[in-house]
Amino acid sequence: MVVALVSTQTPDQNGSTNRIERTSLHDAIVTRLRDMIIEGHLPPGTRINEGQIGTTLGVSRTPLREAIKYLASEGLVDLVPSRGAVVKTFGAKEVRDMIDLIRTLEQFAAARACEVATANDIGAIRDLHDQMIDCYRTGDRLQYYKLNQAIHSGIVALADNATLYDVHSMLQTRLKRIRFIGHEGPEKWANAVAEHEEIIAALEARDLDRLSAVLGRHLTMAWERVKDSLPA
Amino acid sequence: MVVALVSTQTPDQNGSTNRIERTSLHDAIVTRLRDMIIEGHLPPGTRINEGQIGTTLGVSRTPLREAIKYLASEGLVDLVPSRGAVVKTFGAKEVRDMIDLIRTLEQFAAARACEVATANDIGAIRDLHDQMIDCYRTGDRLQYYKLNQAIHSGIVALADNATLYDVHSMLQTRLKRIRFIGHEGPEKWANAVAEHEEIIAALEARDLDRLSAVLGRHLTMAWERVKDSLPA
DNA sequence: ACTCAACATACTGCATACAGAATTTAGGGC
DNA sequence: GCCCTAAATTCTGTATGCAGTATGTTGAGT
Repeated sequence: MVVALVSTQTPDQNGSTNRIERTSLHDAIVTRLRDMIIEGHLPPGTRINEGQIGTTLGVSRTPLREAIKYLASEGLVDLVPSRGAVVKTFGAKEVRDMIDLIRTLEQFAAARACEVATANDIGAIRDLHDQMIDCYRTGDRLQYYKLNQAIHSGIVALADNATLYDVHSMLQTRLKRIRFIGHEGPEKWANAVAEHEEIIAALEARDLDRLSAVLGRHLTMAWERVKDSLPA
Repeated sequence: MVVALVSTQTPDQNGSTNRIERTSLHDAIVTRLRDMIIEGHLPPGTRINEGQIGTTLGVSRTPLREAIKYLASEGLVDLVPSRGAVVKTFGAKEVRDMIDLIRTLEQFAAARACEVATANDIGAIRDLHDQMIDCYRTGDRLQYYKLNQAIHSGIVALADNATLYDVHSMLQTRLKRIRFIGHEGPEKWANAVAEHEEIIAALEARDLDRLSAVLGRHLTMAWERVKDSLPA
């Protein structure tokens, strides 16, 4: 089986390779805006000023507004009638709820993955894990973080359920902003790495019970790491 | 606890009751378009002609396009560069995957509901159920169908997890179109009613194992009912 | 009759323009 | 000095217009 690591929102996963790179402006704006929110350039509660953002991005308000509507459906901004869009604020309970949901999704994905994943698929995850360990050793936090997410996404992708993958990605995206805050200290980081080691081992053994348990623990720890740095 | 039956996308659930009904055009168009897709007026694979739809709805292309982007993020349409939006086609596997995911979500919701729901909350579900039974007796299929959905949404709402509720609603919406197709015969209908009876009983007893099992069976049956009327 | 090319048409993508609501600011009364 | 009111400004919501791309059609060539 070939794992589809791309979301259904980027549909030409196997399009002819010589296709002209036709980056639609829509996607570009959506990505930029999302990044601005995730990276905190647009803090929670901020009203999005279409004129200002539009000029900084160098586009007119029309495609910008379309992108905002897209992000509204994604749950990153709220649409307030006659007052535009405001960056959504996540309180402690909402973050906790999202993590609970992610746990459910990952455990479901793990169950399917243990059934349908090929040795190759699992090997690919192992590769990501090994790279991540390297980053841990060298202290490259950013790259570590990205590989970390890729591994979780990869496990979900193993379940071969596109909708599951999309929903999981959406939730992961919403939490990116939060996780940026949670600067864990070295001891917690070491714990996280140990958990990841166990995740990979359980996956390679296709030991669903162990995999499910450690995934659950891993997400509980993620909650512990961020919960104190949250507003309400 | 007060069950929030509204999605976060309609934020003023407890706003002052004398608030002017300010139906934003955006929401109106989104709802209309969604209904047109669900009810089959825009069959899967159809290209959405902005000019035509715009004139029929009596609005200009600008807010219409914004609504289309919103639905694209919801997963009801695909965005094809330079060719606009096409109504998404769901094959058999995708529908099956979605039902698998809904099962996972409902079982998770059930677990939380058994913990946190009040007797009142459960009583409200029971009321919906009784109404639904009436519709079954009188043969009112449409109302039966609506109450059926309301019960499932209600159980998810009991879990008191807004994100969970939103995701579940989104998936339920995507499948509405499919379920319209699946005209079950009287014997299957009777089975579905019996399952619902058991769901309510298990919920009132807060018997998670039984509730989880019957919810799972219920969704498997839902799949059996629709699977033969699907394209690929 | 079929194929391919050039043209005509239709539609999307984006920018601009205008109307109305919301917010800010200035001014007057207490 | 503070608060309330009213003008002014800013910003959103919607329509329209224009350019570029895709699609459909016609006609010539084989």
